[in-house]
Amino acid sequence: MMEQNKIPQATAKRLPLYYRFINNLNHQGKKRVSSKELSDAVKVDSATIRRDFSYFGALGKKGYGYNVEYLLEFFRKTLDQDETTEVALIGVGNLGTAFLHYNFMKNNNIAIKMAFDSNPEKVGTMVSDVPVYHIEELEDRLGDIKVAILTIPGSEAQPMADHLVNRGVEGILNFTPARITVPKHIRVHHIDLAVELQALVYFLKHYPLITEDEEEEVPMD
Amino acid sequence: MMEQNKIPQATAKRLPLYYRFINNLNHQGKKRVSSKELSDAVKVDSATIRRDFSYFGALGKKGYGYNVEYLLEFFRKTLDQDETTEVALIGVGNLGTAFLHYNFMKNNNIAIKMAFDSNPEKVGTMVSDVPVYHIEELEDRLGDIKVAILTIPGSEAQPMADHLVNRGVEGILNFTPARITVPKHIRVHHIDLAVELQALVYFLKHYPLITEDEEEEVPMD
DNA sequence: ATATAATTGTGAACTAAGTCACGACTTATT
DNA sequence: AATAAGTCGTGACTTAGTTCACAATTATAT
Ligand SMILES: NC(=O)c1ccc[n+]([C@@H]2O[C@H](COP(=O)([O-])OP(=O)(O)OC[C@H]3O[C@@H](n4cnc5c(N)ncnc54)[C@H](O)[C@@H]3O)[C@@H](O)[C@H]2O)c1
Ligand SMILES: NC(=O)c1ccc[n+]([C@@H]2O[C@H](COP(=O)([O-])OP(=O)(O)OC[C@H]3O[C@@H](n4cnc5c(N)ncnc54)[C@H](O)[C@@H]3O)[C@@H](O)[C@H]2O)c1
Repeated sequence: MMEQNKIPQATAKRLPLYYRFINNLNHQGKKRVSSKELSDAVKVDSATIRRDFSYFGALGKKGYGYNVEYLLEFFRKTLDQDETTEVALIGVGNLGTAFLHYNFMKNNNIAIKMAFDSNPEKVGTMVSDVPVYHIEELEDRLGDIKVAILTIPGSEAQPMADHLVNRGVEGILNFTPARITVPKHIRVHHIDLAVELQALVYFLKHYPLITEDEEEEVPMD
Repeated sequence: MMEQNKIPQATAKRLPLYYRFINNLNHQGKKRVSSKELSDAVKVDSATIRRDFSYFGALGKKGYGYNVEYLLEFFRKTLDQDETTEVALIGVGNLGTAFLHYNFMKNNNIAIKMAFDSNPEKVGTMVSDVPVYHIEELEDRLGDIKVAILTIPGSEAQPMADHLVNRGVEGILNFTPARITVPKHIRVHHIDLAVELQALVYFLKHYPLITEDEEEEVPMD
């Protein structure tokens, strides 16, 4: 823990993306890849990719590129893909159910281990092999799970966050519109889908049109 | 419609968030608000909020703060909250269905007007009053909708994006893991939920705990 | 009236992220 | 062996975003 303290956050956020694409390349049987090729695939400037990788040392070879297998192995370790991360989901509604149906194991080695809801009709069911418990069982059931996905109504978000933190949760992926307050050592990522949509609309209307003379990038082969 | 071209993207992305909270304040009957109060609510530094607002001119009064009603009215116009933005959703699966059930009108004045799927079992149904058409009807049905939400398998994303662009779509909210290539004048926002989750896990393990002597909050996005 | 407290708007400083461009090295070709 | 082409890693630079800190202004208390 904490060995590489100096990696920029922007870089850290791109690592899972790189990992997935390197994984794809490996499955395609590709042995080497250049920052330029990777750039075309993930739509990140090739210099940025080289810079990102360089924070971890010299992963590539000049004039050659990167060895796919080596890169994959390296990121697998760096992203802790060996041990499965267990996650709990709070709120088995529309969004929560969608997440429960999704297989985060495949590429990410993350497993939603259990879900909680306050609605008695949902409690006791299984959704894609994930058991749904009553929210009052949180204390007893949560175990040492450190990450929670929050898909409950916004009004419930703050008290639930407090509760989760008391129970030992250290990371929360918050899909509610509420901006929750937590102790400093707890990490919260907000994903506000309505804001994302509205921001897209705003950009469309106010940041228009680079004229379309210029050609497009080449998709990955 | 493109008056203020120089607003930083980071600022633009916060506008919908500000708008929602100002709206809340107004509903609570609050008449004035300071950047400090707003800061506590949305978890954005108060100087950043003042800076953001200042790009639009002097919206507040020194020693007083901001008039809630005025601010609300201003952002309502700035974010084009008068005219409803119509959106199409492509792929009525787990995630798509969750979105169809959500009311983006309430705070955002955005309406998912129609949905498309290739699965005959879904075609012809209504999900939360939104009609689901066959994807082959896209040509005929789409009309002048300019924004699409993409919730189809990753393998379909690129061809579908091409198709949408040909049909006049200018903004795509892409939930698939595929990074799509589009002409320069088309705006794509990627929301990659698996990456978000994995990034959260990575941060938890590698960016530990600011100690008590350090006062700053952990960044939240 | 006057003093005190609150609060904006912004120049300046700072921090973070992204890009350029080139030397060093690898591989392929002739 | 020599040459050409490809590619990394990184110092220097550029751009974007955030925060500090304070004069100017407004509101409130005495
Ligand atoms: N669905 C979307 O597309 C969408 C879009 C933007 C934002 N959101 C936000 O995501 C969150 C979830 O949205 P949704 O559409 O899934 O809502 P939903 O109403 O379908 O689901 C909420 C679930 O949480 C459960 N719940 C309520 N209080 C609880 C509590 N105290 N403890 C445990 N469970 C509780 C409910 O029983 C329900 O099953 C909301 O905050 C919503 O604003 C959703
Ligand atoms: N569900 C999640 O939690 C989650 C998490 C991360 C990423 N994603 C991504 O989001 C996307 C959607 O996920 P999902 O879980 O809703 O998948 P899903 O399989 O439930 O839904 C996909 C839908 O798209 C339809 N479809 C397939 N090809 C189509 C085409 N050519 N035209 C129109 N419709 C077509 C299918 O019939 C289906 O209804 C996927 O790319 C997935 O990788 C989902």
